[in-house]
Amino acid sequence: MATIIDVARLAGVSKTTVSRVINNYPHISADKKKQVLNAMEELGFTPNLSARRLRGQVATTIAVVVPKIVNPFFSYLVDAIEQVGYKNGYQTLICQTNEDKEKELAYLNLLKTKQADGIIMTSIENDWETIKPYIEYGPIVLCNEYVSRVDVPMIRVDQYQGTYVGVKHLIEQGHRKIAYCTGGLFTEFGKDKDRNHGYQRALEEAGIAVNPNWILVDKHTIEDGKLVMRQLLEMKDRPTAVFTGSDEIASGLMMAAKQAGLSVPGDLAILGFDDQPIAEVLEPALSTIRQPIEQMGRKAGEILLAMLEQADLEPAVYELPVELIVRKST
Amino acid sequence: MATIIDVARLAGVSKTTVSRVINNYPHISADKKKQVLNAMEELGFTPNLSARRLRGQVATTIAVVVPKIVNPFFSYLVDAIEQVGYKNGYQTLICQTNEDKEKELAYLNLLKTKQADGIIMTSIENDWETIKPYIEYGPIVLCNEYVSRVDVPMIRVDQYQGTYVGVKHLIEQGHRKIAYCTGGLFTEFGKDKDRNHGYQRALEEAGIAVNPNWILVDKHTIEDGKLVMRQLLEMKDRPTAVFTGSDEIASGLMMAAKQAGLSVPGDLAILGFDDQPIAEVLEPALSTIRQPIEQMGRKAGEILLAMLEQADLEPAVYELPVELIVRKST
DNA sequence: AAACTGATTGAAACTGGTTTCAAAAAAATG
DNA sequence: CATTTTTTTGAAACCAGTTTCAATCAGTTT
Repeated sequence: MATIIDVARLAGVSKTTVSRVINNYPHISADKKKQVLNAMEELGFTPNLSARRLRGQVATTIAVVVPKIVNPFFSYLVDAIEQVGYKNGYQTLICQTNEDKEKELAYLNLLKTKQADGIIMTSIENDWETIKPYIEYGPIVLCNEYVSRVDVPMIRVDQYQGTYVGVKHLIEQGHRKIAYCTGGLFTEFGKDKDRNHGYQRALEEAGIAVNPNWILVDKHTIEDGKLVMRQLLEMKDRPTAVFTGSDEIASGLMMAAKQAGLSVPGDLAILGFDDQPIAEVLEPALSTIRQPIEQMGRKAGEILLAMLEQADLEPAVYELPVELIVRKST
Repeated sequence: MATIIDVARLAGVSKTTVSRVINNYPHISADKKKQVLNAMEELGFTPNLSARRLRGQVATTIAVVVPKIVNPFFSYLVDAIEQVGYKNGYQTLICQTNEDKEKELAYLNLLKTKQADGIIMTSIENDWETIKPYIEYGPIVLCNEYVSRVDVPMIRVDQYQGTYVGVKHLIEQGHRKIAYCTGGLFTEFGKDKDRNHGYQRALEEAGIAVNPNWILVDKHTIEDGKLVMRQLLEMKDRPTAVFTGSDEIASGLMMAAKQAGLSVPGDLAILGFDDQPIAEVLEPALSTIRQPIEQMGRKAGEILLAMLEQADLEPAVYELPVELIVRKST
């Protein structure tokens, strides 16, 4: 690999001058600039980013922490973030935690060692108290997942509202026995708490008591959805509608329901969350709560880049709207 | 951030000794080792990877080039690769080309500047002649996509066989009018050529002439599938079966077919490719050619890592089996 | 013509690690 | 006990850039 010294030698200047050309500093004679450019071209020179980082403390890399990239919700999020990054000359490092606390911390260390300038977290495994100290090493933006304290910018949808609207819709369809089946365990705050809150509130307003048997948490995949359906089938007192935390769970639920001879929405109404491509493909098409995934990713990327330009940006909460999409499954 | 010098000072040794402890070199007194370890702990020291890279020429990073991460085929591939990488202490850099030649080259430059030790390419946008020179800078492994010359290891499935078996299956179901609808444009070699070849061969063996109207290329998404269906509907002479290059295209096709009142497989048989989760969810469940995505990713990761350990590994072709999964759509 | 200004340039220091080299100390050998 | 070998250690060089600082140079201003 050609180094800056090779270029300097070939161009007959010092490496300082070459560095100035690379970084587009003013006050360089057009003459020398051209020589340097030619030399760079001739040698196929690409500056070594490790060296730049070491001195300059700039990584031009952002890291995106996701639980699982195979989950379309997160792959769309990563997609949007990556686009913003690339447009601004940043590389995107994809960090998959697989819901492992250790792994999450390992990825946070990228900040410490300046391998990433900033991190966008789309999920949180550790306590916020564990993660918070890392903001000292570089900007962190939360996107999708959030916490109660505003130590960092958060891009989120109103999960409470989403769930509330969804459950209310089910109630309006005449359902009184509504199961609730979502991802995270109940936490003290954040996404899952708000969802839970929305569910409870909608029931409460309609004067419906919560049946704890119908609350199923820690469900994520299509497979989980199938399992949940089996659980529901075994109940003496079965719900007539299910609010799910993702279109995947809803898909599994629907498959298993149909297999068991139940009609959707006749015997069981199913409501998804996210509005992924799969929602439209299902038969019957899935009613769902649409999250503006792309917008969220883009916003998160933009905020992070803004923070990198301007370190003192005040952290704020950016709330994007959710929307109930009624199709055929409710 | 604490540096190695801070640690050395606190432990009362030279930074050389600290470095030796970090890298687990022999010949260090248990005594000093302990002091260093304590100091590292106390300062929360994490070595700066840029510095290590700069000197050591090791990035402990692998890059994965994909056309689009939102395509589940690629996200599963990335997932498998990332797992192998993480287990071996490597970070995974996700590089999305969006089918842009420039972007692909930008990502190949990661090798040149030692930001990545090696690259796994799951798609190829530029000519192989353009890409090939980069192997000088670090190992490249092709996974999924391939080229005719064996300059680098290739992990692939027998695309010819997959398509051949699939089309033959359709013929065995009594179809004589079989459309072919897949991703890449016809290239001189590689995946798409072999698929095309398998299609032609299967028809030929059954004494069926190819109808060029029924050959549709450059289709990738669900949306593309819907569009194709519209095209098919407008034809006077319509195919009775479609072989598709991905489960997404097949999904779009199926949706539009049902919307148009066609029964699947009665009026139109549809065969997918990949066997993604969506295949099982569709109604009727999609018959498809299963690719061992996870295996492919894992193998690609392992080969790349092996090449990093042992630079002189002879490039070879690793062919994994495809399998016809017959469900309800054919 | 002397003094001042700003543009242009390069030498040297610096980033935070690893590696080389040599020396000192300890252990093993004859 | 002298000699050899092996451990243990640190100083200094090195990786490839960026940044600081000072010097040179040309053009103005007095």
